[in-house]
Amino acid sequence: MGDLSALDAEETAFWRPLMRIMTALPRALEDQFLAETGLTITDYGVLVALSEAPERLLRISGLAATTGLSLSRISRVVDDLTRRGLVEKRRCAADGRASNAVLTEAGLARLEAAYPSHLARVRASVFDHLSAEDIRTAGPVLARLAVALDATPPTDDC
Amino acid sequence: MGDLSALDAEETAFWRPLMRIMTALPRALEDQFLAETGLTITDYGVLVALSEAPERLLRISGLAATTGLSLSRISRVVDDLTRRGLVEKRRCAADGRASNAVLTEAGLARLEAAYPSHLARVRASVFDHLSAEDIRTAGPVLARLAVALDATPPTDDC
DNA sequence: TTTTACTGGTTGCGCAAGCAAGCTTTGGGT
DNA sequence: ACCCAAAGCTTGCTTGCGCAACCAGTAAAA
Repeated sequence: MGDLSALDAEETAFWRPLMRIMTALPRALEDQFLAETGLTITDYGVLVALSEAPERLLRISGLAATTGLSLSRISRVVDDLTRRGLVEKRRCAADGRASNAVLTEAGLARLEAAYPSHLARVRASVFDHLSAEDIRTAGPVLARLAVALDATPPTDDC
Repeated sequence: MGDLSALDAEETAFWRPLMRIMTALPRALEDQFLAETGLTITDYGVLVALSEAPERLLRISGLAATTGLSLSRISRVVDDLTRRGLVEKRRCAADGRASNAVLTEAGLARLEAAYPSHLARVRASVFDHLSAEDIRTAGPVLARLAVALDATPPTDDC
């Protein structure tokens, strides 16, 4: 399970800001963006994931994996986006259990329309406060952490 | 409002992992910790904040500020912790509107009991995957970002 | 072929969190 | 002395989210 000694000064100086970012960033991003575009950050993430997929099509479970959300959440978000005409849900021909979500033209248009607003929020919240050097040095560290978190779920306990 | 050009490769390589961390880390931390200690990460944060305050006492609004949570959330969390005997709420003598939350002995004991579990989760989720070098280089960047996020709330729009 | 186990998704439910509107106490004006 | 604005919470309501239980289709065993 690793080392159980207390966090040292540098670890603390990494951990506390990270915690703070985790609570503060979502709020900083969400509100204005929703007001400006009618899309949740989550909605946006789903649309992005679809837009980048071949055929703009992805399995529901694939969406869950690429966005990092739970299956149940994705299921509901996709339902909602379907109701709003931004994605379409097609039962998979090859496997009757599975569904694919497809980005509609309206969805793509909406995504493109939202992009500037998203960009503005991200720059205002994050990149306007960091130097190129910051981004270059911290990026890989964040990437390692993200990969580890994705890989961890299979119980690491007992 | 800053630069509105699209994110470049390095910015993207910073941003996507960060998003991922924000969604995945809370879950990685929360569940086991709650099961092991009966405390939410939020509860824990409140207890920590109190334990570090002089007299182990903090205004409700001070707690909101130091934890980064909304006033309404803190209000309810403190109520809950009070009901559980881990903190005590005292109306402030000097100002009848204000309340102070004080960490009780039981609360301190609970906090100390929870510490090893918290430590284990944090190490397993985060530090076990990073080198000392990672932590040293990325820490300050995260700190800058956290500070900026705290400072931003006063409308940055229009 | 029928039963059994598994996989992919959906739904019921509960919890965390925030916003907005409320209440109470303060601290000025007048 | 009185009113009025603001400070400091609190409470009602809505929303995002995940888990656990569930249903439907598939694949494997008997």
